[in-house]
Amino acid sequence: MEKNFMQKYIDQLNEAQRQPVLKKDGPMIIIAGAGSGKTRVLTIRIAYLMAQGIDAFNILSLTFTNKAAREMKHRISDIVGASEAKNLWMGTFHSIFARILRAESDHLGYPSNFTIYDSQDSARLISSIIKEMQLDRDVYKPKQILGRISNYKNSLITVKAYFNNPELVEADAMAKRPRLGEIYQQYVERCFKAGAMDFDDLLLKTNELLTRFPEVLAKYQNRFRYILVDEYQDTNHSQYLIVRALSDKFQNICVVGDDAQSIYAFRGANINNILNFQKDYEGVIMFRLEQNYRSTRNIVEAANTVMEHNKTKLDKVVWTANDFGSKIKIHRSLTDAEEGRFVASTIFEQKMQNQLHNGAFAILYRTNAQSRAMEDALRKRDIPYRIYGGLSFYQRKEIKDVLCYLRLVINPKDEEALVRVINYPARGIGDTTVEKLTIAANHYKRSIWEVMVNIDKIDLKLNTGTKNKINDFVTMIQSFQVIDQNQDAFYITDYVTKKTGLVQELKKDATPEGMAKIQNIEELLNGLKDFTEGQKEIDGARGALSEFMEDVALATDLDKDTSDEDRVALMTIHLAKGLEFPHVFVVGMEEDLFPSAMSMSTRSELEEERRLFYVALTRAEHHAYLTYAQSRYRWGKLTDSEPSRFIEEIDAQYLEYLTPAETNYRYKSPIDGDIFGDVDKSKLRLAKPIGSTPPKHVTNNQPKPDLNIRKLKPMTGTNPNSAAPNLFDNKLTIGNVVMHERFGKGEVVNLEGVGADKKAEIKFEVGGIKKLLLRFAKLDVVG
DNA sequence: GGCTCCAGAATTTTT
DNA sequence: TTCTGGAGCC
Repeated sequence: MEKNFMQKYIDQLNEAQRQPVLKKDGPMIIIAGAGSGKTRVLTIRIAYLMAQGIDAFNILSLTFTNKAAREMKHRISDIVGASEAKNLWMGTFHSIFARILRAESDHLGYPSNFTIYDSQDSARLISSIIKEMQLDRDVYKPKQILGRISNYKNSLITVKAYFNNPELVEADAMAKRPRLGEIYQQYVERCFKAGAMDFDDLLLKTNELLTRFPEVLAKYQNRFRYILVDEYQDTNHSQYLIVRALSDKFQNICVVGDDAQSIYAFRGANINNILNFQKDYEGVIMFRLEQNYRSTRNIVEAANTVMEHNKTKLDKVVWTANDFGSKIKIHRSLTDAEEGRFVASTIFEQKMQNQLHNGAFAILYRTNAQSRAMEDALRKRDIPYRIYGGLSFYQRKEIKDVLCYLRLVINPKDEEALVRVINYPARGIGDTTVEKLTIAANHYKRSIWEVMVNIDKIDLKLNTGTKNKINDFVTMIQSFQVIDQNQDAFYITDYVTKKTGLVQELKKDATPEGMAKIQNIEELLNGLKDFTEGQKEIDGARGALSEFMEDVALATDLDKDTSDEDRVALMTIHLAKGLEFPHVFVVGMEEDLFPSAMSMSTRSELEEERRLFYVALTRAEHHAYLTYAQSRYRWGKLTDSEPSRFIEEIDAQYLEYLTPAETNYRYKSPIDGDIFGDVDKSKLRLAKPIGSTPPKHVTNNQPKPDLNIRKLKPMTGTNPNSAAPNLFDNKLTIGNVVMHERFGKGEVVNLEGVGADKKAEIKFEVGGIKKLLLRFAKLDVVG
């Protein structure tokens, strides 16, 4: 391969993109704005490294999703050829280091075939530990506990470190969870005993491996002479340390990221990793990619105005030479169902008018629960769609059941897999027996499997029938293991689904859902067939089950190849990061939903929500729609909602209001109230046609809400802002009788302040005089 | 031990 | 609205 060969690719780059490609050695950071062609820079940079004689084997490239890795590898293959590209180490942190951990597992006392617990497994294990410790599930909520443990692990706080840190212990005690440390300890022990690592362990144990064994560190430092990290803004502390350690010797580290797209702080991503990169290495060169090739000028500039509301950010001006394009369209509807209908019919019309395909559209939302209304509407219009994320294919019950049998074949100590399938399909080993086995296992500090194998030698007060059933189960799994020695992944899986009775069990269920489950299992088998055949073409692989099981836990729906399908994409904004679509709908643009009520108690949380909105907006190439509903079903109940503050944070010149002016009610009308049986509230709340002008939060003649005040908004009470503007307008006067949700009836005795700071002193019948900020207080005038 | 029914919770985001 | 876990009955 000649260097000149690369020239045509390098010529395709603009000056800003070319510089980081041509810089071969040393630490460097590329700040890449949305749509600025960073993937292109990364791929060409890697290809160019190889063209300069760097062995693919010495290049490590870490991406955020497996899909991104695969696509990049593809593109590099196209440049340098598949045989050159195949030795590249390219993948997510989790998958790359899982691979390394398998190779080095003996250092840490793990089997090389360790299981990777997904979050479902982890949560179930935590849950059973809490139960065994007889703790109150309302205080020790499994998911919350898991979240804390995850945070500890990502900060490299091991159980030992936890107990050595009085502050942490005390903090949990203060939070009324004094036994959190014990749960943590139990959890870690049980995982280890089961030969299992959870997601966070993959990073934590890698750190342990690299710190405790200098020779291992040296080995990988020498191997990975060139390291590239994509989406660096989303790395957590644990990942940061791995990258630091590995790049320490050669310092050929290239990180790419965009602080404006940092959206994973909630799971430990540390934005400071990117902000402080220049302090971490000597002689860092910084490159900026600021020209956006993706979106229209209108979208790029609108997104910029959103980001101006954030304090924490790097200086960067994203610009584009593209056409202005059309304005961002805002649509308001009465309910979430109507919102769905609007989206579906707009897609329908656009397709007709402009000969577009389904794949040109994406519907993005804040929470997975929002997909339902969209699905219903799309189905009614016969528009094919595909939902990404949510419950992934591999997490569906019927698939997970099959996988758990397979996990047992690979690693029978895997406790979560064992308890899941030991009695499914029912074979007479019930809860009582499992409980006895668990107690014995904990007592002997062994796995349940080991207890079962030795069931005839231990007296567990089990009757002979039960013992036989246990022996049958053990024999069955062992027979699978024998077959696995000689057969490929497809064969053994097919065999397992039949022998265990799983398929027969599902066939009992003739409902459409039951049929769908069988189809899913068939889909799994088809996938395995492809996998097995693909593997057999690789040197040294025989398509064995263990090869397949290596990283199924890390596979997500995004990884599935769906290039042959033409469907509208539905996904959360988080999942959409890195993707682009010609037409994007961001739905549910409502306060408490987006920004989420869970994420606006601090400035930094709110700023992360805002970055998330920035990500959403910048996915769009040509058209962006922002829609919101005035009421929506949440938890099965109809809830009122307010337009998201993010809409008004976009400079109004970039927006176009679609909703007809004469029905432009900012608040729910009494008629709606009747429909929804919500008469009381709606009668008290003033229905107010805005008239032919756009809603006032757009015209900018109102004082801009002060975020510092607004972020203090109490979490309780609905629509804290809704009554306030009305009260300003209607000049709430002294002597008015008002209703407050919590304090009840009261009389206004004094007023002070203006605009957003306007306060009312109210004498309540119960509770006395209180001074309330009108923008917060949910007050209804009753007299 | 296994099955059915009912009450109560759940919804923030993911490798 | 949908899912889960527990209670109670067979």
